[in-house]
Amino acid sequence: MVEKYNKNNKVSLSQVAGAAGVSKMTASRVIRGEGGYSEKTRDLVMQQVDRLGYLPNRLATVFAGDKSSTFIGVSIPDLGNEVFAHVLEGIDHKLGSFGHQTVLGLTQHTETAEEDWIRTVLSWQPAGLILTGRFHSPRSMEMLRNASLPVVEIWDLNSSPLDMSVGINHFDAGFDMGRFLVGCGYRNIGYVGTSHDTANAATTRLAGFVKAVTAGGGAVTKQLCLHDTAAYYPGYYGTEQLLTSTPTLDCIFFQNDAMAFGGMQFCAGKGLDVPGDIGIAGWGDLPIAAVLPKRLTSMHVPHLKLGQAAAEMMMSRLSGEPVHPTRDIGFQLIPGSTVRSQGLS
Amino acid sequence: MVEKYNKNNKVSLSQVAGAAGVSKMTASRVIRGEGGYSEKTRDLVMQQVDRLGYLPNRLATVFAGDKSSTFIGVSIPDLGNEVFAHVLEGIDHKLGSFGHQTVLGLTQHTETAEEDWIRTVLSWQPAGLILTGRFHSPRSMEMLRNASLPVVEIWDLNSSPLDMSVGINHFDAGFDMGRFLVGCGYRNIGYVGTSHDTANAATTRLAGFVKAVTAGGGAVTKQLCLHDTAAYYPGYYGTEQLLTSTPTLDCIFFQNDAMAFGGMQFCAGKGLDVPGDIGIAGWGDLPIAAVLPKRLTSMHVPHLKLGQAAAEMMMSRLSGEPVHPTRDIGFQLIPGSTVRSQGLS
DNA sequence: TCCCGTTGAGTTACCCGTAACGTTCAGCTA
DNA sequence: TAGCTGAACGTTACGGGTAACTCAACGGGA
Repeated sequence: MVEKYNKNNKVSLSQVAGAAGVSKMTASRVIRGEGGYSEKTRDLVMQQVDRLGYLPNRLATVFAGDKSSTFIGVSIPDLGNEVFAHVLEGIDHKLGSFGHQTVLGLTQHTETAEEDWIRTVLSWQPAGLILTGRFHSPRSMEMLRNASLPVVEIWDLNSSPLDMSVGINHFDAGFDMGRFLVGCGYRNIGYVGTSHDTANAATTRLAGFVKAVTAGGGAVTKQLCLHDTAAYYPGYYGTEQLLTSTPTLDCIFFQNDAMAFGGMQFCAGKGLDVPGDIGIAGWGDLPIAAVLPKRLTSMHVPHLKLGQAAAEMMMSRLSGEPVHPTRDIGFQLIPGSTVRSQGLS
Repeated sequence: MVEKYNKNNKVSLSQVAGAAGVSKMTASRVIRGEGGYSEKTRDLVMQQVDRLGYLPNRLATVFAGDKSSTFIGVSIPDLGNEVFAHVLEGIDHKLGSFGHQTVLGLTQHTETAEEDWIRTVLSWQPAGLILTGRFHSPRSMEMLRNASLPVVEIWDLNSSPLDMSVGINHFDAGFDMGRFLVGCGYRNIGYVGTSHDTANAATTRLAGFVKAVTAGGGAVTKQLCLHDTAAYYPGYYGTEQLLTSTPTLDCIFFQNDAMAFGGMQFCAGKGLDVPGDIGIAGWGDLPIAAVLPKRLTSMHVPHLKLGQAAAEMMMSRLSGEPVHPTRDIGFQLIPGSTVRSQGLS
């Protein structure tokens, strides 16, 4: 809490009322356009509003009316990952169009940072929270239950959410990719990811992936889990590590497209042909995947739509409409041309 | 404003006080750790805080103490542009470490969206605002003056800011790039950008660029201004448009690295050698620029540091420390290898 | 002319904390 | 043992706005 930069400089309702020669209540009614006043009175009040540059104090409104605010707390792991930037953009636009505001929290993929942020943001009486991921610390869970406000868990679809959830089933998405790569004839596959990404979604994905590969008679020979962000350069040096330790791999699955692109650059630098010498698959279908010389094999997830859906569920809940507590936003495999054609194995 | 999802479910200070058998004021003192109570009392109160899951209501605190909140409004043009995502990340981390919260506003590069957002966010009594860009609508300016709170304008260094400014001089940055490219022997240069990017910074950059090129005896023959986001694909098709209409260009300067990369992909697809047939220069030194097979010629701007500096200036101002109103965060030209070597012209 | 409904506008209480001030009482001094 | 002191705790008022109620004036119908 900080001393006001320039206190007493704010115009209050009673100042407006005083200047207009009416009571606070009348001024309030006029400003809210609630009716119950004459045109003459309205003009008097609005004239003073303009003259004094009155801006309503919404804190007081929330306070007075036992309402909740129009804040929606949104926790995002990090913005270095393009995926979450898009999700956040989708959320903020949709919330904005409903007159709500995003209070951001970057959690660095840690439950403790999320917990601290939840505690703080709850103390500001938000209308609801949108949280990335479905794993939260016990204390976070307790606070959320106590606060009993709408919560949307996004990204990783939670079939038994705290309140609501929207996202995709990462296990299934990983499984589909695994089955696809096995179908392309790959049997000796590597994985490069990070310990971030709200770790659990990527981990779940990997689990589904491994299951499908194994079931198809292949093996995920080597899994690399970097302590870094899921971006280009980690993809580059991760690939280097992977191929140095296990040069026999016939395919690499990356945590996302940015990393996959880094991996492709490493391969290109080493003179490895993709997909001739090694197959490459990414995840997320980021914009970059579409302008590469070869279409990157990836998994499309509608990020912007996911964010919008989360905001929509929140708004529906707040307006009292019935909301289905879970929504699967779906994914779509992009075969691309950075892996061998299916059936040519 | 929305009815509380589950009203009256919040534990208030007086409930805690009641349960602990002390007065509100005593409970308040204990919870703030302000002193003036016995250990016995403290234990009694804290026990009830834990039992009831009390969370202080900061709205009431702000209200009672005539303080401002710990909200900092942050307006960002869009998050599709990686640059601003990084800036935002820098801001939010730094603010968070000072116990402040980011209230996000995505303005879509329009002054009206910014104005609406300012009006709304001011009504929540923020402690300060961080705005991208130095151009604001007249009404925005008026509101900001009336509110008399700390404002940091970022990105485009404003030598006579509303209050404070941190960023770089885009004209100079553009000029340096222009001089560099002319020095490499390029005389017939094209530009691909968008009408976004808080339009004015990119425009200013371009102006400096054109000036340097012209001064060096070259010409910026064709300027393309797309109505799209400054991303890969617009860079790709923008280059296509540019080279179709003006195939004689010897170099292209892009609004940012993402667009430059799209342009390089187009050239690669057309069998144009970079820099043999055409030079390519980007802007921003985004992570991707470092993993390309050829180091992209670019201009490094410390985005994360810029965000952090903005947050730091805000915090200093709020704690009453003297703050220099402007801060040039600097830039650095990355020669790269997507242009001919200097002097070999 | 009287009564009553309608409209416009004022009054009061309250939301949840905190600042400022008031009260109580244990413990010490003279 | 009266008198004083200061720690511990209580009481009151307040901030900006709104809900709910009250009140006054006015106009129309019987």
